[in-house]
Amino acid sequence: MDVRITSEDGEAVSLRHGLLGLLAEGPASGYDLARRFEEHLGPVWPAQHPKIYAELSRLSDAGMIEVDSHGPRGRKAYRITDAGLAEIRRWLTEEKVDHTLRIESVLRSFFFWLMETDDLQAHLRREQEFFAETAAVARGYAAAKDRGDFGTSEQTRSMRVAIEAANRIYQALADWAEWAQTVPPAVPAGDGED
Amino acid sequence: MDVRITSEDGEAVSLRHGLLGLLAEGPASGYDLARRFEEHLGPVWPAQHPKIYAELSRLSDAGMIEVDSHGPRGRKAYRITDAGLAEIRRWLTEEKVDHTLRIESVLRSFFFWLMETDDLQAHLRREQEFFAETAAVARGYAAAKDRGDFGTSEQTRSMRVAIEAANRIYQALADWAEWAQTVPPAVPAGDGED
DNA sequence: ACCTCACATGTACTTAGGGACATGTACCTT
DNA sequence: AAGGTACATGTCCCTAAGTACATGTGAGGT
Repeated sequence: MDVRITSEDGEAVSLRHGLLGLLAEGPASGYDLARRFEEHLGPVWPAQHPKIYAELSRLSDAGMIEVDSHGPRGRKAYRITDAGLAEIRRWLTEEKVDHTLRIESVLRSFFFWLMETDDLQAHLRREQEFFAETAAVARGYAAAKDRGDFGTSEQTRSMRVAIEAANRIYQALADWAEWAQTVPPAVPAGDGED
Repeated sequence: MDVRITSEDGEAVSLRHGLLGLLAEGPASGYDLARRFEEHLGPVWPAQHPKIYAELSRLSDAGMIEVDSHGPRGRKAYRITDAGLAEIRRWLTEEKVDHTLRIESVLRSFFFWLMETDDLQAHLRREQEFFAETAAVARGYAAAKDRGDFGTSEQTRSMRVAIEAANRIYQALADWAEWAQTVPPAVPAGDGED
């Protein structure tokens, strides 16, 4: 009897493990999890509520989680089981990391040569602004954590590490967008800088 | 008659535009495009050949591309049409950027508190090594470009910008993984650093 | 009493993504 | 002449993701 819930062979499927990980902190409903995904994991791992409810059913069927309590408006809180805890730990330590990135901003940059100079500069300014703002939000979270606003539990220490990643990535992208604005658009003659 | 090929409303679907962008540089076959995705766009936008061939059919049906030539082993090279060029330009300037990231390494970091200290340190060392190596590869490409190995066309200038993004992102992730190793695992008593 | 909003869960449908499978050809080496 | 490798294109099928739609409840304000 194989209780592993990775599709067929040993591949990733991280939403599933994201849910397990969040439930490892304590019981929560689909609604709670959808909000936590949106608020905290959203920037690095998007998930919509239909997918979350569907995954919760699957995890429940697989015995990884079970209903912990029924609340007010049909609310169903799930609790992680020992099997679920073992699975998230197995995933974290044994399953190899999928390093695939998927960054539309960078994909677009391959095709900047197709854009008018003015449009491109405007685009890069908007990008820089967006990334800088997002980095600032991350720094705000980091500062709040360092002030102790979220307590000092192990979970929030991990959260601090994740926030640091968001901060560094968005800052890197903001700096990149700024730098890109200084790259001259094209060399008119054989004579340019460099 | 609506020639726009975004699914229903005005949303992203970037593989399609990635193909259009590559074809804007000149005719290429599905096989060529699959390799270029793998080699160049792979790190920021993965695509497998079945998806590419399927998209080429759709783009062809939509009049965005057309068969340019037939080659040796059933090879079919496609050429971008004026409509296709207009579409990629429209996408670049009018369509708003999807800033969704999807970084499993960072998702995992939310759950580091579930890992044994030794496993976590080993994991972070591997992550640091991977990101540092990938950043080094990007730097190598950047240096080759700056030496003029790829010529000085507008396309390669855009490529240089994209490479710079890869370099900065991977370096940020490498630095992050290194930094994370210095974060003390847990506070045993109420007395720690911070 | 009514209204509105946040809470709460789900179904249905469509597209995107990715692995496995299938097929065949030109070229190059031995 | 045979065999291997890179070239080249595709189908099939299942899973993941994402949008729209549908439904209902409890709490708080007016």
